[in-house]
Amino acid sequence: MSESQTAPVSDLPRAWPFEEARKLADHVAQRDTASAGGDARPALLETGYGPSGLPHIGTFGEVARTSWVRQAYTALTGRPSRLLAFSDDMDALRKVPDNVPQREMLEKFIGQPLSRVPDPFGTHDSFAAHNNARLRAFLDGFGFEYEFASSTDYYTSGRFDAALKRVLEVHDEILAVILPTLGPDRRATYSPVLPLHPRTGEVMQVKMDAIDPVAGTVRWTDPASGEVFETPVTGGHAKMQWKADWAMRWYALGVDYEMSGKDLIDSVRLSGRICKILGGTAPAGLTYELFLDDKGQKISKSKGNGLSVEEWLRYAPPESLGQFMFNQPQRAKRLYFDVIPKTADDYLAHAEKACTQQAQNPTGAELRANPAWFILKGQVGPQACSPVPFGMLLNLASVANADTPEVLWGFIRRYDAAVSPETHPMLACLVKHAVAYYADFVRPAKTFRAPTDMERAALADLAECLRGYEGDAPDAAALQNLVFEVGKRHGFEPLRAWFGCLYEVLLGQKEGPRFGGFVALYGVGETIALIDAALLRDRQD
RNA sequence: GAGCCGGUAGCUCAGUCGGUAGAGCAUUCGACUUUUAAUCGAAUGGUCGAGGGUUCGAGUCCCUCCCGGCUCACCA
Repeated sequence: MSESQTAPVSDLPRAWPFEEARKLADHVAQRDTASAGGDARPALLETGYGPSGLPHIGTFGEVARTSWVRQAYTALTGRPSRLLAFSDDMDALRKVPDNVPQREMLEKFIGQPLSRVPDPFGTHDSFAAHNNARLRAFLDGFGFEYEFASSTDYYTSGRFDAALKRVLEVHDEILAVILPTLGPDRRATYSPVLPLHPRTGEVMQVKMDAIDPVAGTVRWTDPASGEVFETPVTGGHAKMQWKADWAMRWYALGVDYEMSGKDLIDSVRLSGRICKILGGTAPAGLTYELFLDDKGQKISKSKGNGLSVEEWLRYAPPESLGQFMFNQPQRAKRLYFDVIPKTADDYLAHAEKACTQQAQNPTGAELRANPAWFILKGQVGPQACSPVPFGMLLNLASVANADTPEVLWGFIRRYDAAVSPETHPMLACLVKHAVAYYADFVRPAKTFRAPTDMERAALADLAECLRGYEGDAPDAAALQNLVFEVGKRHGFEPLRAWFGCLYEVLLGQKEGPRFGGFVALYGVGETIALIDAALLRDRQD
């Protein structure tokens, strides 16, 4: 019944999400046939999130990639599926993050479940609720389709109760699997079940004195007081420790697919074994590589190296970030500012091609192997394309010293009068980003030469002439003549040296646009300010 | 110690079912021009880390090795 036996391999689009969708389809088929009465639940894909911090670029990557597997699964099988974004908000607060207010208040709640820690921002019922809301807003901003799940809700509502009792039944087997992987000191206190302290609410990391699978309780001793407690594992009175928690969740919910970073390879293996002990089947999944910063170091939230989602989106549209995540998930990639332009143009090339492929065969393998088909969630079309590549816009911004989108648009219109922000929304978006990228990365790297005495006099003269010009409607040809006249008047020989001076002193580059046209678009007053600043800057040196 | 990934042009990288090695940038030359420029054309540049195997044919598949990077082994 497996699709892999019926569908010819050559029809499978050659894109990694389809390879993954195949694995997922096989997994679903297997659990359906393995179950006595059949198991026709929708395919369940899960992504995990730890709400001790804010969502970051890795969170985006995992949800985006999982969504693409889901999209491929739908295209491949036509069968229903769900994507569960699971927040482990019952996890204990281990240390106070350094980017939040009220840190001394939070200090008192170390060891408490995140869902019981007050919100330091004061906007939600708990710290976890705050971060969960941030996660949802973040995911919604990208238009992801998902169901949100709170670990605390699942535990307290009893949705995990049956699975938790099952854990007690096979408790010793689970221990036997986990203990050999731990160091001797950790082994002494390890328990897969973590009861919550009935009075303090703290997540207790102590050895269990006794397990009662029939009553569904554990007995343990409070190391602080010596007091002995008998705690039910059900109803949110206890939670599971990390790897066992993952396994229990896979088992309880019947997760069919979950991807994870390569740092979790051992955890996936171990959780899979525990899941099997419980009587379930570990989900299918993909191990992705981690991102590196500009120096090839692993990106971590605490170090703050690499690049945040916000930073990327300042310099390029979200589709380009999707393109980055789509490319070779199993390969380590540098995630830094300088990859943005190339990635953006990669996306644009794919989006362009997708339009053609859509027209030729809207359900063909070629279109479905196109990254843009995934990134655009199947909504391929000219609105997602741009007639001008991003790299060209950056060049243009640099040449024209474009510090506002309007300047850039002036040049673009001269290039093609039919193009406007209204007719080409993607281009409008790219223009804004190109200006930002230029301002932050290109312009600071420019070197502005100091003018010679002769040039200084000519520049002052030009500024004076422009002041006289102010008020009139800017005319490129008249301004060009004016610039030309000033150059001749000051005896530049050849005259091209005068223009070279303008570019090197005012724009910090060897070449530039036709200067009259530049002044008309850039603004007469703005150009005067540019000259004044250059003369002043030189005087201070 | 265990595991993952990589090594292709000066740089960053792509290379689909095994079929004459590609792109961008950089460099050089040319076209366009009141001076310059978004652009276009061309040239230069490779022992595909090394060795062996399979094959009519290997950057691509298999094995061994070398080099580099990362991850895990405390927590999640």
